[in-house]
Amino acid sequence: MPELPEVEVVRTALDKEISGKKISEIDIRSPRMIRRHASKKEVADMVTGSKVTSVDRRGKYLLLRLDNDEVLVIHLGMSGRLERSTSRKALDKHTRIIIKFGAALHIRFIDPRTFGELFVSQADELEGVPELSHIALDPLADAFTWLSFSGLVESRKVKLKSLLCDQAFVSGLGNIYSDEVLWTAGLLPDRRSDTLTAQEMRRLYRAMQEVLTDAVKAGGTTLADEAYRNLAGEPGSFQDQLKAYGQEGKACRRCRNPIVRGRWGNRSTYYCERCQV
DNA sequence: GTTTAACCCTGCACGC
DNA sequence: TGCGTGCAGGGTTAAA
Repeated sequence: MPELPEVEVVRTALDKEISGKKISEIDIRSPRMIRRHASKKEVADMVTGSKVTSVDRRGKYLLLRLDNDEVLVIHLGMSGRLERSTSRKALDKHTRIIIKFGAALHIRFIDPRTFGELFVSQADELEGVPELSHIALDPLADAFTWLSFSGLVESRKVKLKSLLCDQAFVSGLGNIYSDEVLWTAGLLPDRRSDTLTAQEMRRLYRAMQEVLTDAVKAGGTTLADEAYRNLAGEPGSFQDQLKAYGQEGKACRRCRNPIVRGRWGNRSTYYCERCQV
């Protein structure tokens, strides 16, 4: 399930690979992936023949900016990945969309569960797009300061797990990294945000930046049953550094108490009952 | 304002 | 072996 670190790793590689190149064709094999649009032709007309000027990221969304002032937006959903390829390589059966830059460079959007999405928006209308309009500051951005963070935390009265996964509060975290951030900060997932001391809030802020930065450096997380790969098809290695997520029954690396698995809505959440408070 | 559950979808593990 | 069931989860939405 790609979260901020995985999307950032893909963004960096994609920017290097396709910036300055012209889209020769877009092959939409699964119309479900462009559900915001009426037809494949509508998407093709907006992007074909345009040059990519840069690749940005907004939360978990990739933004391919084009020289015709359109932006091609991609969300990888739960099981989606982008793969650098060519016209000669055999297709994965879950290849949903192929963005072609001539025969020698294809970017394939592969997504078994089809929770991913691709749509096109005019650059000046991007802020008003429902998927993007509510997305909060990026925790790795310079503007994400301690002051802005603490003010936001104090204004809410929700469980920390919900807060960290709320894209309108802070963008890019999902189930894996919210568990890792909470373990690192020593705070329980169901601890209420309005009960944190200044010191705990500071720990949470630091943990968020530390975990996400380390995960980007490690190339993201590739779990055994998950599809995440970088643009070259290689897995990340942050799964070797996970302290909480998926570690049920294993000794906590801080206090040796077994990590437990709880429920958060209809999802799992992993934590240490002893050293997270 | 907050919480909970359902929905979208497919592959896989498991039990019978 | 083959079938049915449950689970996994990001984001959105509706209901409580």
